[in-house]
Amino acid sequence: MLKLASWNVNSLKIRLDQVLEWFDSERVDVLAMQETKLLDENFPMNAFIEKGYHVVFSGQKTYNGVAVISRYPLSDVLTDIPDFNDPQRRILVVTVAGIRLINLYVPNGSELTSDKYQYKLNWLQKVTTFIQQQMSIFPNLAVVGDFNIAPEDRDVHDPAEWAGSVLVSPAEREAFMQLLQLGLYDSFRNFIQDEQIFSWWDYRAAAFRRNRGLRIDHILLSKSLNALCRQSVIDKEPRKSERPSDHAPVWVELDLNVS
DNA sequence: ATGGCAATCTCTGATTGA
Repeated sequence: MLKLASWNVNSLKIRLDQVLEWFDSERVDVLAMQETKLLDENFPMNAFIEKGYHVVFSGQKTYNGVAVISRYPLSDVLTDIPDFNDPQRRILVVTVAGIRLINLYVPNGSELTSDKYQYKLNWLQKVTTFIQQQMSIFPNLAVVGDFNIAPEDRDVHDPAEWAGSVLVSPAEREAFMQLLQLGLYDSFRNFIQDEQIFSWWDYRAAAFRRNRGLRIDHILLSKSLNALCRQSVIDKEPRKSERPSDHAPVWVELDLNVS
């Protein structure tokens, strides 16, 4: 079994000890992180290397930043969408354990009238083309990360309250559907899940305690990998800890033998 | 309708997130 996870850590500097503790105690094999918010020169690579883990990262100051840590070697790294000039560090692509892993921190979009929303839609279009190209090369492919899209109303605690906002707009949901139409599967929906399961809760207004959340962190799997998916889980426990990230980690278990 | 909380770099308040 291979346990593959994704977590928006909202500053790896603040969350380093929590990440290490969770990675170890949950016996995660591969963890894709978003919002590390660290320049590469400040990335705490020794904290992972001294434990024997493999690590790659693509960071920037204050905002964004993505990384992957793994018990297995990481190779064939990409840090940009080809033919798309973007200074923001939002994608990290690696090959690990025979899987092409695409780690995304999709832009938030701010609000529907914002330039950032247009940037988000354009970014999604560019990354979709890239993923399509990667899928033609790598049958075992996973697209994971903070998508900043709640795909359906059941992924939103109060759809009426959220109507007209980013994360739930028709254009964003259409972009998400286009990823599925490439032949990717939303692994969470492979299984019967409880209702009102989310991966993000606002820090404000006791949103976590009231379970006022959204499911915006996803693990999408190609058909051959999805056939090996035995579990897809959102782990709320780290969100309960002191000084938590506002996102919960998500993980899948894949019935793969890795040497 | 608004603000609420957290992280960052410091323009010690403004900006961003979702």
